[in-house]
Amino acid sequence: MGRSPCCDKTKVKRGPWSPEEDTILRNHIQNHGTGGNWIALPHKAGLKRCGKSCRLRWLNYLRPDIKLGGFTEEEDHIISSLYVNIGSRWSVIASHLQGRTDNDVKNHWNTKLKKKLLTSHSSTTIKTNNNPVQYSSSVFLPKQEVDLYQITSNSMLDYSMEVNYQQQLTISKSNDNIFSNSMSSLQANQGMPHYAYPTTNDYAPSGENGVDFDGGDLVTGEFDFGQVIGEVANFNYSSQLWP
DNA sequence: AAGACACGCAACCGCTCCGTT
DNA sequence: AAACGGAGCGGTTGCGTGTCT
Repeated sequence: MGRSPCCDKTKVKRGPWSPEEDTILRNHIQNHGTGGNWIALPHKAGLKRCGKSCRLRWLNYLRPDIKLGGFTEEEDHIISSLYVNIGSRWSVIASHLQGRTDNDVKNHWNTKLKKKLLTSHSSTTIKTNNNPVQYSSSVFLPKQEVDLYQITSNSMLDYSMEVNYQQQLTISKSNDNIFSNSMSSLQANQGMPHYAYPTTNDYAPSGENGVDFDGGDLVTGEFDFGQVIGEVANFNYSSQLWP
């Protein structure tokens, strides 16, 4: 049994806010504050809205310090840099941008920045056991994935030309088809030789190094290897954004 | 002109965190 | 220590609008 909902959804209004509702909420908060209780606020203010909805509306649109309008190049730069370093922690990223909200930043990333970066091209050096090879890519790498795959500060990914025994053990636990397909895709996309595989440095068993793999990784077979390697390849570019 | 499609954004959902009892 | 409940967060959805065919 799940937890009880925060309000009775049959008795509250949903959907877009009207100017009248905005005025009521704004006036109430400016006169009385939030009272530290969003759940009780709509009743006190005379709004037929869920407390969560009121909170969202105030924080994202009615707050007096909200910055409206498009994002500047500098803001894009900050968002990109932070995303690389901390991942999709939108509230943290938004806190670095005066007047921007997490929802704003998230939408901007999903609709504009991500595509912008997908269409930009860069390259990085991936170290193999033989000679360094240049691979190009265009995707981003959040910091947790940098940690996850233990990418070093010079953004080089260590490839082995063969899968070692430990890797085979780990891989055998995963969904073989998914892994195989991912590897084939990776090799094709990156122009890598068919015998190129990640070393154990590129992933870690569950719980190792403080990394918790509850899902979506190589071990469970849910891991999109081609994408992550693309991200790794672009990390060098991304890291340049961070002073 | 109109229908299809793409895009951007506001809002909701459901989960986790954390303070209180 | 455990249970509870509100706040906060990130992911996702749905709708309005613009653009293309």
